[in-house]
Amino acid sequence: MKNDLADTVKASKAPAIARASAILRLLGKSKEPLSLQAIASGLGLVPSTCLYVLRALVAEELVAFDPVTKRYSLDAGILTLARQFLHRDQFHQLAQEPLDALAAEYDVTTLGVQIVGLDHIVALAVSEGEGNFRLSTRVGSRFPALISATGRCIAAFGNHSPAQLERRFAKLRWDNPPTFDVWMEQVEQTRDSGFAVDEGHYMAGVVVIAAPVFSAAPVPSHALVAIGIESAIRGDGMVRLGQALKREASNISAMMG
Amino acid sequence: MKNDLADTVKASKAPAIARASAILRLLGKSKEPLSLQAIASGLGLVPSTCLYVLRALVAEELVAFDPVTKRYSLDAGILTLARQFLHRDQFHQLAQEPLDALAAEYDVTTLGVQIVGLDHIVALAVSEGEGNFRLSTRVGSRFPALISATGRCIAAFGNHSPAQLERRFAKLRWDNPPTFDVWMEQVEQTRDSGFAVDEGHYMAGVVVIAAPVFSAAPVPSHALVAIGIESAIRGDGMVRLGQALKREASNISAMMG
DNA sequence: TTCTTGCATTGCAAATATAGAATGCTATTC
DNA sequence: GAATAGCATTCTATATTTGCAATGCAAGAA
Repeated sequence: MKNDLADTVKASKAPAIARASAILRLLGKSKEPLSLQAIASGLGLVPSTCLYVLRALVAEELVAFDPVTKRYSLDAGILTLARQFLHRDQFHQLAQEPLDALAAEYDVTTLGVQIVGLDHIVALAVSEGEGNFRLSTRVGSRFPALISATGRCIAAFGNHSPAQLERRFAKLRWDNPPTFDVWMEQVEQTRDSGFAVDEGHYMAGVVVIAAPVFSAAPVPSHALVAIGIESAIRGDGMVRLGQALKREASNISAMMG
Repeated sequence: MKNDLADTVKASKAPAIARASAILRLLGKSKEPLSLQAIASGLGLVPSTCLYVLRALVAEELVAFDPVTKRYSLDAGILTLARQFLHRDQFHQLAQEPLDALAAEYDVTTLGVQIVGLDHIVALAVSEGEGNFRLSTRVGSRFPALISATGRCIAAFGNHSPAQLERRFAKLRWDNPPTFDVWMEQVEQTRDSGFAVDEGHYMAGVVVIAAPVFSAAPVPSHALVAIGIESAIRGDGMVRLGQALKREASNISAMMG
């Protein structure tokens, strides 16, 4: 972690930004506001440099500073930027309505995610059904890219080498991990059917279904996902839901070209 | 604008951050992705410097770069930070439930806002009633500090000099602007009653009510706000709603000490 | 009280990001 | 198909920021 940041800083011609970003992420992860020293030592930065970066971030209202405790935390400026991002994001616009409709019809939680390479996915849109047992997530949540149903979509359509996949696959944490071979078979199935299913592997008792969205590039940029407890998504409904996701996903793909 | 940024950059010991932040805001405001040149000239930056900053932001996933059009736009990294901020923010946690309850009971849109000095306020929590005519806002929206009912709260409890207030007041845009004297009288009333009302001044046909929240400091840090069309908030209901807001606001104040 | 300790903060020399010009690339026009 | 124009990108000298050490400050212990 320390070395990661040091490398990024060295490689860049604007290292203050890598430091600033690392600080923002650290503050985001931390339960409580942090002192200058905690931030500097946590990131392997020199306190004085860290102080200057923090002051700049405070001036920009991205970081809040409590002068009495001398602690730093994230501030509301971040929110305003995030809202502008969502407001402009085409996928978010296109996905929200179909996600709401599917969530209502099948009584599941649906989400639209953005795929960030092989690294992770980010939820851009969420819709929660009205059922008794809701599975809850928030816009902005991050997950590892290859986990669960979305992971099988990325593996199936992402044009990554098996070696790369296996390396990433090894790092995942599942409730009931499939072997790599079983998983690769499921990836193959996903390629055929056009949607992916995870039955209790990622989270025990939870079914996840996902269909890829393509925008211009030949590899998927986003995905539509449905999440429900096993009892809510039974055999036949699962296929119907998967096909509905696939249909909506290709609609969106067409509109994003 | 150009000079503002130039000054901030000069004054700071980490100028890249002021530039980065300006770029993020510019991208946020822009309807479409922007070219390097558009960004550089829009902010009065040298293209090469701007390029390095942008590359750093892209590496941090705060900015997306389309290699075919060579355009830059905000990316999802912002969202993840924003979610972490909301997740940690005490006011957001405390306010959401009462806001939902009030929105349902009075059939209005309610919001919890953070007060950023005399400059502006940011919506941290929003709850929309179920009525036919919803007034809609989003978390992260910004408004001028002194406008509408919240403005009267800030003026009443913020301990700002009348001169400061008048200077800021002069810059506001209302549908039906009150004179400064009338407004100051309403501010006085707000000090007495503990909540503020704006009847159609800010937006014609819309009533806004607000009550201040205090956390540790003697000046308000946040506020609870209700917004509804005039026909929905009649004379008596208006006072009841104001008092309900005031009650919830002081509850939250007590829990934020 | 005075001393100590653990920070935040500042001063200064050295490494480094910056500004501006030069170059290279792409797409558009003739 | 060639030429041009409008960019993005790279290069390089210099003004700046960075990193470290020294200082200042505040809180707690003796």
